[in-house]
Amino acid sequence: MKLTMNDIAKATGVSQPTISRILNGSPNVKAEKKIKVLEYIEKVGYRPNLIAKSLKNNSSYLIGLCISDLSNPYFIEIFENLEKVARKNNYSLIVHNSKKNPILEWENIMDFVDRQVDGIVLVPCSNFNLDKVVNTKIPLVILTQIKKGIDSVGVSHISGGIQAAKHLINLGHRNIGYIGGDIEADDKFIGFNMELEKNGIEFNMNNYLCISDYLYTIKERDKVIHDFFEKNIKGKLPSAFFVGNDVIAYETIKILEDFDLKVPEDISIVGFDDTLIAGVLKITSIKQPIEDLTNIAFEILMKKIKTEILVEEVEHIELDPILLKRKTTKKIEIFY
Amino acid sequence: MKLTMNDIAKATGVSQPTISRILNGSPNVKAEKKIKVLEYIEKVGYRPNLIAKSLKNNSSYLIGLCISDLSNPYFIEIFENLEKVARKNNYSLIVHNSKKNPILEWENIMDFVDRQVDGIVLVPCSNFNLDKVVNTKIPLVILTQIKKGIDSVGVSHISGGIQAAKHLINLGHRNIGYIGGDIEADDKFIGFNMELEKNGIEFNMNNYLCISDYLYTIKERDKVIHDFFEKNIKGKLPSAFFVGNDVIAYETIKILEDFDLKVPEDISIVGFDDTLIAGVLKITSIKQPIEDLTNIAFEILMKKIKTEILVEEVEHIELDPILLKRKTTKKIEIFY
DNA sequence: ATGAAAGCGCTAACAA
DNA sequence: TTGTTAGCGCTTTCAT
Repeated sequence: MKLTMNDIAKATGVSQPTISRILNGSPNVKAEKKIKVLEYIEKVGYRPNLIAKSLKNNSSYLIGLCISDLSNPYFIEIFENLEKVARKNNYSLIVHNSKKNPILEWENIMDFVDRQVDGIVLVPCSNFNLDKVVNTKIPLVILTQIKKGIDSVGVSHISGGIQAAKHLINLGHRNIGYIGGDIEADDKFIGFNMELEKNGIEFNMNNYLCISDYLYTIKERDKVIHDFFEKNIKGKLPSAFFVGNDVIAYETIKILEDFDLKVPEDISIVGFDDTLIAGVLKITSIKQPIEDLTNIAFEILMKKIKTEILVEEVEHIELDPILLKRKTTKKIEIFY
Repeated sequence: MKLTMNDIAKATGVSQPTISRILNGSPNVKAEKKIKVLEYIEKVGYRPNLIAKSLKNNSSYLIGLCISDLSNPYFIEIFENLEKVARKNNYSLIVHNSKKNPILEWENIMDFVDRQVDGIVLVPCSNFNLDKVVNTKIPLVILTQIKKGIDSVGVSHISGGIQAAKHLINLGHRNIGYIGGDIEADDKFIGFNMELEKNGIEFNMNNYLCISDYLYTIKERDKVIHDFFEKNIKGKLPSAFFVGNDVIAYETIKILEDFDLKVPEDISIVGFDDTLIAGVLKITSIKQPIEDLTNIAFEILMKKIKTEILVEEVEHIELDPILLKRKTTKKIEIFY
């Protein structure tokens, strides 16, 4: 059977609490005993039961991580970094996948509650469950999106949009399209359009393609993008596009090839997220500083876990993304 | 503070074990009491403490998943499927990343031990820790690789190699190169070469590029691939390549472009793994049946967890992969 | 410096 | 059908 502190105590002729003291580095243990016990523990390979420890200490050393979309490599990188910093701090991650499904998401959060996780990280969170999660009173951080009244760490999409526009304008582009989320709500577009206006350029709504998150499969997206260009190919196609994320940016590039349009020779493309795919495919993209993002999120979480008294002050950290110039954008001559 | 069974007991005037009975669906509870208690629990939102339950039951309802390479989308899909089937069975996953580093891997496994996980899934496992993991006596399954003496679920790389060769030979290719792991140890190559020989084709070692797993960064790999083609471009380049995984397949395609070689017009490429990237990039690839793989792995794990007596019989499940014809392979005319 | 005793929140054996 | 009691493996008083 599995060894317990009691077994070690009996075998070494010491009381069980003393074993606990030794393992937890209490200063009040005779060195001689300590050495003897530690040697024995080493020899038999005893390992303390973290479940029992958790119960007693009222702390599971577990962080619940709920990811809304595993096919987004950007979220995987977040997971990777979070796991790293968590481990460094003796925490482990219970990871769930919500598939952007609020019901599933809530089940995941309930699992976190049941398992007494010390903190929760949501990447990101649907608005349906926001209030309910806060109500669990478990230290919580939302990652990649800023949510009112909740500690959140994200990236300024407005700044990203501005940088994309600036870059393309600097390269001489004046007629620039946008492929991404709902224009009204999408900060990427808002920043992008702000910069356009600042330069006296009016955005042409014909050059906007709305790719909603609900268009899930690659096939569906391909069709929508294809139809968009088919419709617009006869008119005056923009010389550049700002695309809401790298995957769709790639799909766009591929579909443009079907129309014998080359990137960047004929059309420039700026992506968003700078996931691995952008690196591999050499797509000019807006990079989210993932490591900073996760480190800060973890820091906030730790602060909340460690502080007995609940701090009411909400942290909203918004980092600036960085434009990475690669091979899908190109200077153009302006023909007046 | 957090509610406990005791609180519920006091509030409803029932003994605490009866609350436990009700929650665990014991038949011996008066319906009236049951309803009253359940209503109260619903009202106050009480949730049983899984940590306490775990301690008492000697079962954490936790599976430890250790992934060796998170940048491999194929492994992410495994995680996704495993999480799904685990949740369906009331298990959650503690996920760690070993980065193919045996020391890190062992730390991860120790964390699983400390946390009393009910089972461990390794995707896959370095040979360094294999014996030690088995020694923990925790139910264990290795995924994506068959290991001697240990329950493992994987795919027949030999069959994959055969299928790749068959497909290319059927398309008329006779001079076929191989880019992948060490030829001596790589079943993909062995199957591939078997099929070649069966068709009277001798593999030309000049057309072999060894991309070891240790060549980690994209940049390093790019250089090696580039040099390979630079060296071989003058000679008689094969009309097709079988490439050990999709990511490297893509990189190869990209680098061939640098030499003005088009896929599949000039050179056909068959990848391996059929990860998302192959789908997006329309690479002909050997698909691993991920869902079957994970389901079977979980089943084996459950069987081992449920069976009190340790079954000595080792399961080695090897599924056949499936060739998916896409856009990177093409029939060629044979010039005699 | 160390042991005895209590208790974290549950489940299970036993009695009633 | 239900309550009493004990105990899972730890940590933490409280004595000594």
